[in-house]
Amino acid sequence: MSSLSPTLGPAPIPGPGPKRQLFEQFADLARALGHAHRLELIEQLAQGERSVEALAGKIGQSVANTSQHLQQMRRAGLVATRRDGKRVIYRLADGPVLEAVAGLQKLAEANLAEVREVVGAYFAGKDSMEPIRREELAARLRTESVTLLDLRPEDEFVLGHLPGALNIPLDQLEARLADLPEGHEVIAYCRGPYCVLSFEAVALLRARGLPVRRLEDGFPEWRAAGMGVEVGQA
Amino acid sequence: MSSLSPTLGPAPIPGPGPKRQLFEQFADLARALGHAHRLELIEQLAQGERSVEALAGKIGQSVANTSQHLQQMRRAGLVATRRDGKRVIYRLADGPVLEAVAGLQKLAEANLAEVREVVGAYFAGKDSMEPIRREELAARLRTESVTLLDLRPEDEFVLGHLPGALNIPLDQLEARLADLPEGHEVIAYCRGPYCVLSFEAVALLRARGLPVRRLEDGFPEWRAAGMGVEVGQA
DNA sequence: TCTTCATTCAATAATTCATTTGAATAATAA
DNA sequence: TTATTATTCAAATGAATTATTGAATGAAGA
Repeated sequence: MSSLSPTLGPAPIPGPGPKRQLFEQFADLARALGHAHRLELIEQLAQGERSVEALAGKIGQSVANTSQHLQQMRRAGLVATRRDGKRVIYRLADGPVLEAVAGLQKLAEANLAEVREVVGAYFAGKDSMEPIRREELAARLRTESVTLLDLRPEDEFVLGHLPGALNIPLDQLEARLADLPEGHEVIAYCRGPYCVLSFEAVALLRARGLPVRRLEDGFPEWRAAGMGVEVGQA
Repeated sequence: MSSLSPTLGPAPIPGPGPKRQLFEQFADLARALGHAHRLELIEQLAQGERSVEALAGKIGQSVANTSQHLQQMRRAGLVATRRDGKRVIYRLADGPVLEAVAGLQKLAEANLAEVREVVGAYFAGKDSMEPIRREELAARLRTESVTLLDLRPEDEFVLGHLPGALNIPLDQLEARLADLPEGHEVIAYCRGPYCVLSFEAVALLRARGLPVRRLEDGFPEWRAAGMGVEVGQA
């Protein structure tokens, strides 16, 4: 027991104290992020707003279960809703939700061997797989011609995508290889830095000998950076 | 139900899939942050390494309970241990633990009215209470003379503090007002951006008419920024 | 060796969480 | 109005989490 006085001194605090209160709030938020389904819902909502049923389909859960998780996140202030006819449309809240999730993900990648393994399993040759950064991509889009490849399902692509991107959902990639213009480097992206679609696409295309790199993060980060978005056009 | 094919198409995924695996890992991390006691332990460990008993005293919990929470965080990779004689000394893990917590806190402040209220309750006059930033403080320390006031308990101060800081634990502040040199602005800091010690100190000193501002964050952030630390000297 | 001390483990009771089921609500269309 | 559809609510289940107690380690000193 080191020094008693500062700890047990004249400040044993009456109620919970503002300090405990703050920590409780922070902890509540962390718990709201503490379920795989909810993180997956956040990833989905980062692509664009969605109805409960659409989200349930996306994460492969029942509508009731999805609704409960969404409500839990709404209580925590992570998402917001509006009504559209008989649907309730959920969207990400205004605050830095994705930044907080990104903080978690960075920490996980730094500290958890398991995460590095899963991510590492998608790397072929460290050097050539170095992802391209947003700014670098933006610069190259102005001067060179590169093929921007969006691997997300069509319905997510329609909600918004990088300007000029070609949409080939991952599960159609092998069949539609011919759609990729030749002679350009391909830049693959999807939902975010840990979205596996682009990892798998890079692996597939590199196995075919095509020059391809991954964008370091995905569509939501691009949009959040205010770098221009194209909507619609299936 | 919007478009079926991309969702239910040829990729229903066999096992949990690497995606679900990653989300589970991220969620585990979030849950590890999802308890007020654990966040408080992280705040403590951000000041410096500590034994289980010392930490238990700091957060006002039993040793057994504290040990369990610490082990949970160790499993999640948030903290690490070393043995020192018959003690086990816990410390923060190397990764960006504090950044992840800061992400949570920013989100809470942006999205949760309750947090803004608690924080706001410590503000007197918005303008004059604007906290001072690390870089600005560093610059002023080089040219002007300001009084750096560290409000943490002595034992935390001893583990490390800003160079030249004066340590007056909050509960002694009223009695030791005379120790503050006159004529200089006072910059108050403590454990981090949401540590209430400096908020309360600012309120108290301003009530006495003293020129005082809060450092925007605390000692751990200063140290993490590599801005120079002084150790020892009670 | 035996004792002491710091920490961890094991067992527990109380609480909270995740999921399913079926009913209730709210908006729309017939 | 009635029927339909999307979402939410309520109740119930099993699983996981938290805190408490007392016993079990494991290192240090007598």
